Amino acid sequence: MSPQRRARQTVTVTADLVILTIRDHRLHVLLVERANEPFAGMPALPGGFLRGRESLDETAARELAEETGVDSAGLHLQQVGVYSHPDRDPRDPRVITCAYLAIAPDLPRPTAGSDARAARWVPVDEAEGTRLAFDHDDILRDALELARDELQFTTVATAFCAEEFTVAELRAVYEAVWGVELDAPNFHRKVVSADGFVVATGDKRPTMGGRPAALYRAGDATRLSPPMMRSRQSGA
Amino acid sequence: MSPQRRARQTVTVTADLVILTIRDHRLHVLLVERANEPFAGMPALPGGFLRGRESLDETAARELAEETGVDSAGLHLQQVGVYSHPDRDPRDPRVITCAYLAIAPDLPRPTAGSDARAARWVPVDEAEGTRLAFDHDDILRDALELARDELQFTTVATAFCAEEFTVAELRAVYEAVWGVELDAPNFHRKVVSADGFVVATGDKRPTMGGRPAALYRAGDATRLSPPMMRSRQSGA
DNA sequence: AGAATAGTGTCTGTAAGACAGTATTTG
DNA sequence: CAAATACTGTCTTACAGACACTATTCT
Repeated sequence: MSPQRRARQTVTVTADLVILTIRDHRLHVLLVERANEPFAGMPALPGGFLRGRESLDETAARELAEETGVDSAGLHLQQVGVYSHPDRDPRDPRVITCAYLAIAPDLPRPTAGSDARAARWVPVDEAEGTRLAFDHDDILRDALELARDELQFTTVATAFCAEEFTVAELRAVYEAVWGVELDAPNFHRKVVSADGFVVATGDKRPTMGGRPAALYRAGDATRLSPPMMRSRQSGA
Repeated sequence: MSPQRRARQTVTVTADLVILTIRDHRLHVLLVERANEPFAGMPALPGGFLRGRESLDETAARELAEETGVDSAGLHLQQVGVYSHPDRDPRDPRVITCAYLAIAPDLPRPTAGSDARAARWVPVDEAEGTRLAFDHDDILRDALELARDELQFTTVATAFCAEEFTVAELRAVYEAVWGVELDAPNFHRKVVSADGFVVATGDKRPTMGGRPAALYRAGDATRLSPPMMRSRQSGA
């Protein structure tokens, strides 16, 4: 089947994106409908081929900007892993992919995308039950596991929020991603006392019939220590 | 320079290995001397090209077995990330690599390797000060950071040990990888009480003029909860 | 005033870290 | 017995989690 068993394979490479956001208090992932073969018409993760002199990180950033309509500079983007099973894509030469996890605040335009492909936000629990093109089910599962872990140990949760946010909004991120309810008083204390997690702007935002909430910006820290919510640690 | 700016790149792919072990109470990494251009004569991480119908995980496992002379089934192997900067390798077509972290117990034969290349164990603090071929400095740094993190939150430390080991040996792993001294009594209590981390075999191993140590085997758990050593969490 | 939301105080249990002390071996 | 190593007990402090309570707004 393949040219020579011991030959160096030449392959093409894609970057596929698991773009997560929170809409209406639920975690959503951006899915597109494939326009071309293979898997035409099937839901899939957005992504595209490595071009010219790009690095894969640049490919991912470009695709992210195209899909979300937002300059990727602000958005969180990180590798999930490489998927290289020989049968994952029927095309020849072989296609391997590097999956990226992207975290976006609730974006102004719902889907957008310069592409003609229909892109839509899908609640993750619904997406997890859907058959996706290629091995995108695996990728989605791994990316979600990564995201849930990272929330514990890093400050990425702020990437789901707008530039300025309230503690309640940050708490809603954790609740949506983990699918749990957190104790508001304890969460508040923990977030504001964690060094470098959030920085108060001094402003306040009025709430619907309640005391106005203080506004915060993301702090310098990337690692959260101690981690958030000890009880949730045994996962997977 | 490159064919067409918007064309799909075809590339070749390698798997490079950061193989760590502990020798003489110090963390070591396996380095080879490059036989061919580019970077001939320079120290580098072991690795090789994706062949035939392999997945990259299989490429990495094959290379690991070749380099260590050990069937990779027993050894811990995990992706670190993809390195795809267009100038990381001068060859054409472009070469991108997927880096793997491998953790091995102190192996019977020091270096071995069916390859003709000179392979040797280098203490990591020495290797970190050495200029390596390609972007292998970056890869080594990232892999070490990953390894140090994983020790906190997972049970991989047992992968550094032989099949049966004492608590003191496991503690030596943490001390070598983290470069710290740990309190022996507290470490002991924590390890044996962490669910699924280690399982007592019932046997004992005599020590040099001391009470014999109980022997353990690695347990089922992969995640460590709560994590090891709260104080060490702020890293990077 | 009452509802709603933000934020603080306080108590309890659990676990981390320090370190004293006990157990079991060799010489 | 002394030295060496393994392991256990206990004390202190810190923090997670529960939840009562105060603060500030809107209607």
